Amino acid sequence: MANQPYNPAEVEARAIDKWERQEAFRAVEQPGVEKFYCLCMLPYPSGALHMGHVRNYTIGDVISRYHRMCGRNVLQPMGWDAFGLPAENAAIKHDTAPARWTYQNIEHMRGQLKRLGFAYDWSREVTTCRPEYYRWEQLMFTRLMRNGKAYRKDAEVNWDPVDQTVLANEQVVDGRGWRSGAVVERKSIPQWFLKITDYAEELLQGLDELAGWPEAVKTMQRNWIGRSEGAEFEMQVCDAAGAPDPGGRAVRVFTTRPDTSFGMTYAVLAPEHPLVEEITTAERRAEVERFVAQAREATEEDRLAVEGGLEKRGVSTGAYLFNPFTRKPVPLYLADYVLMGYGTGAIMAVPGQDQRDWDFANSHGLPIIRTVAPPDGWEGEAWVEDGPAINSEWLNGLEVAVAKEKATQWLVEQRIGERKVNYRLRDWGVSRQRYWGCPIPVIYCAACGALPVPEDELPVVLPEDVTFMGVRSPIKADPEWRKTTCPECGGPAERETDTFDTFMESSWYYARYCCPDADSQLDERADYWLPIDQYIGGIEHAILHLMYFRFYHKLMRDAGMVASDEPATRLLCQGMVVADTFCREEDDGKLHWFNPADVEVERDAKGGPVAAILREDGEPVSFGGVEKMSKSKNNGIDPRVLVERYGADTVRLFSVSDSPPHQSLEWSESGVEGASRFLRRVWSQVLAHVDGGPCEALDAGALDAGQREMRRLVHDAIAKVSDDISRRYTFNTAIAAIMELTNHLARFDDSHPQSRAVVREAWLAVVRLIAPITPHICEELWSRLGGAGPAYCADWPVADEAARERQQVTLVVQVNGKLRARIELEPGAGQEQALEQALAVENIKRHVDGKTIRKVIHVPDRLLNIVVA
RNA sequence: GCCGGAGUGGCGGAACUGGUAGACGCGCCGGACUCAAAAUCCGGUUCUGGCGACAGAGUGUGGGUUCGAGUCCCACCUCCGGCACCA
Repeated sequence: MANQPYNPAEVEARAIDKWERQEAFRAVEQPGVEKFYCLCMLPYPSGALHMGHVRNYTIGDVISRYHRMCGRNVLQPMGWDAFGLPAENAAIKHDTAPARWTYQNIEHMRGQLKRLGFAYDWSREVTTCRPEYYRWEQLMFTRLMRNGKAYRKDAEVNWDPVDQTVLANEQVVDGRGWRSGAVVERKSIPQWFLKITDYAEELLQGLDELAGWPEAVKTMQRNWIGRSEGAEFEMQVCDAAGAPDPGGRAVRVFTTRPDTSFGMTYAVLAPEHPLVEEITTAERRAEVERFVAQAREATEEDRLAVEGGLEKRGVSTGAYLFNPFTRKPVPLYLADYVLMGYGTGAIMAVPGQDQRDWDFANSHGLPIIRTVAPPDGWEGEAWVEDGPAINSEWLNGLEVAVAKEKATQWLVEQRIGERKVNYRLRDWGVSRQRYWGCPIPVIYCAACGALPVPEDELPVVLPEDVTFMGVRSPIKADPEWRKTTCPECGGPAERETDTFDTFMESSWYYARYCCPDADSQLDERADYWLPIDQYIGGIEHAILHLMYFRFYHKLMRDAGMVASDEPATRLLCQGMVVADTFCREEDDGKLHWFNPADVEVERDAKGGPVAAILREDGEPVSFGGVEKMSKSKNNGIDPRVLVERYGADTVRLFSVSDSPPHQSLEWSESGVEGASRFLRRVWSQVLAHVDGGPCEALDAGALDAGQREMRRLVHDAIAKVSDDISRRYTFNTAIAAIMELTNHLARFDDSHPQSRAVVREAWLAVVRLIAPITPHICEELWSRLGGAGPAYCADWPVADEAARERQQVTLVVQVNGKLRARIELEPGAGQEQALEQALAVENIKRHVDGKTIRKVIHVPDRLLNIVVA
């Protein structure tokens, strides 16, 4: 039987069948039992799994299987982020309907996930394009409309004038529509927004509590929210002599540096500012209008292209503002470096303390007054750091922070302005002019305006059986679908034909898993499982998805649906899967990329790579660097092929063995073979042990030194692997420790009966230690070893501290910090004894003799450093 | 420009709390088995000198703190990621 070869396909089919029969991963709420909710970001059903999915879901599966074995009540669900643009593209390409294509992909990918043995509770599967899912999101939206958290305003979109359709950013290639090739226009249309800015402060503060989130993600979110403290105040419009505007108009500005107000030498409005029209003087009008038109047409890229010390574009309005600090007028300009969407869309300009203002002042011949003294010898331009105030009357001599405070207080006392906090974060635009998304539940009535669809008429169902040509959304093209009656006045009305941003669906799916069949958006089961104990997904979601789902959680909390403030306590962002790229330049000068699976790498005697050749023709190819797996670089590896060739366990093992989860994983065929070799070795070693027949009970007190040492290694490994999986999340080092242990076991002489008992204990431990990573083979080996019950719910092994006690420890002996010898001692030996023993060693004597011992540093059981001179 | 992360053998990576640098895997070298090859098994593998015992050097660069630094501090270089006219 020991010769029975390891056949992954057979072993894995058997294990999967067992789990299904036993409904092994079905999660049931058990009040009083510690729960663990482990969630991986749900996939978009693009057609097939890629290695990134495999890695992501393996990480999640390892964590949840570990916690299950520790006795926790684990929920690990899976679902489909099923709405989205790719379905529309595929529908055109394959002449099918987006729904059909999506459902087919889901079928296929579900099969792939099952084949990989992920421990999901499939009874909780959620598919976001189903009305039974999105109806709740529609209901929530209508409630947000009623309480003012959802509102409508104009916003710009990319408009394809040929196809007469709105394009997503990804559909704009080099400024042209991807299908028509027409130059894309910017067009302002009314769209729906959610007031995420109402939660800016809470979203920011909440980050401090998320100890289990990566710093990188929290930093990105902090920057994205972009909180800045300052003051907002009003300045009267006046003429060059300071005479007030007869219309009494004023401009509000926001500044983070009210302390520098005495250095204001001009002010600027954004080109879109509503006052531009009114205050521009007659002689400046023509030029101002030209500038405004130019700014409106310029793409964002064009506007940004001027950045970085280049001349700032702008024009004078001919009007002036009255600086309340100096009681003098300053000229008012228009410039496109001031954005309408931030602050008040108007700024006071202080060239002495702001580099952009400095640049603008320079190119427009405006005066520069420093109001913070730069250090002696400073030869730069704007000084933005701390220092004493100068040229600032009653602020002179004060440091920046103090001056800021005093200036702000003055504004408040004078009733000119107030303290103000601004955020960079903008409200979330949720309208998409696409077909394949959740219909926005709104009705437009000529008499009554925009109204939420009444709750008893929900859901607004998206028709799935459509002919999709991709030019216009089928629901936009169908007047019948649009036609409805006004819920207020009963008159004729039209439905909204825009759909939600797909981030809407992914903002609350995690909560729906808790109660997928609930007759409301959520029920009381949500609070049993939430918050998510471990969330896992790609870093590319650091800002948008991870911000939106935190926001939506707070919306649900405020609607009384959940009790927690945050959706996930711990977050892990796994690294990308990367691979070598190989290419050749074709005759037309373009690069042709070859799949690493088709390339052979030649090495020198040391193993360093010297050349790469294409297997097919034996001709060389050039190495193009290590890149994220992608179609464009043709360096993707299909997990399907790997699973067929090596089995799911090998693929799972490799995908977490070569680097820690948060780092990128470098694909290597030989690495996969190494993983496979390891599993075959474990297989044959365990079978060989089982073949030796039953063995006697372990008597820990009766072991000889060698047996005790073997047993110590086993229990050390248990402790290390447990810590690596639960605390450190370094599965690579856990696997290394298991491999090390099996290497020791292979060399261990098990001819003595008690030795066999030690070995049996070891294998029972090893099989459980790798079970979260390679569950199928472990299921089989566990049962052959006679383990109790199925492996997936076997007790996680616990290290026996008594077995870990050492009889002897190795003490490193240094002389002047240089390693000179190692000595064996009993644990806990004192410095005197250690020193005596060390000085008896020949090599130590050589380095110490003839010198005076100045100092001895002793770290018990670790190190002895003898300092001589 | 600002903010984050990282630089360690031929390669991926270990070294968690300042205490044996290079665990584990890959690759490579040697051996066993074989008619042979593959597979498998055993041994070796940072560099330099030496038969060896050993000795010297070594974690991006240059300084520093310390009995002792991959780890801490200062300055710099390179790479990756995010944000980028946010007043």
